[in-house]
Amino acid sequence: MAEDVFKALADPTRRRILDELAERDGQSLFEICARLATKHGLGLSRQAISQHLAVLEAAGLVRTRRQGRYKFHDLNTGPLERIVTRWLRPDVPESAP
Amino acid sequence: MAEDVFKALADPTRRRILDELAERDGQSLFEICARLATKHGLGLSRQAISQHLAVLEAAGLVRTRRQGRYKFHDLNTGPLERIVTRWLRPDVPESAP
DNA sequence: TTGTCATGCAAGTCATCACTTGCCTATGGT
DNA sequence: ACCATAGGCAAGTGATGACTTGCATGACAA
Repeated sequence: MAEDVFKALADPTRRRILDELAERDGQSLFEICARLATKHGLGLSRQAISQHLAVLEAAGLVRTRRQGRYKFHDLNTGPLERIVTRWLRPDVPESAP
Repeated sequence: MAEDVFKALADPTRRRILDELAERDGQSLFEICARLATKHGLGLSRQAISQHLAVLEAAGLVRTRRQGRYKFHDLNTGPLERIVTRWLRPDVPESAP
């Protein structure tokens, strides 16, 4: 649902997480925590990131795959491509001859 | 700022307003109120819509022009085109040969 | 099995946001 | 001048959301 996508993108921390996954796919929860802390100076608890990831997954922006006791997260840009074209002109330039 | 754009898009009512302006540019506050009420069944107060329009204008998604005692609102899709490309591949397909 | 590491669930707190109500300003018609 | 119309400002309320703390679960190693 588009509603979930927009709400997921509303939070700056979640956008940072998407940035991180765009740079390196398949990170675990702790990896994301560490990189957000070191690179962006975000001092958030593990659960905070976990909840953000749950929101992103519910919106379809992040796909997860479990492997043993690890859970890897991958970015999924599918929903992103559809949401904004709603207000851009109905005739998309890509499909034009 | 991208922050303002995402926050502006987070609310369903504001997205409806953008829909309305995308369909017909240059509407006044009361026109938007009326059309939201009749077409979408939204029973919101005038101030509610006014505050939403202020948020949209602060985000650069809506441009306003005063004319007498009327204030007309126009959709501005500029910020929309930039925000999502952040996570789509750095190489934009439009510029590819 | 026992300990440890990676993650999940639940409740509680604090801030932000959407919406309302009431009053005020200003423009235009008569 | 008068009154109605279009819009703005401000404070207050209720709900949603971000974050924390504490405990529980499941997997791997010794």
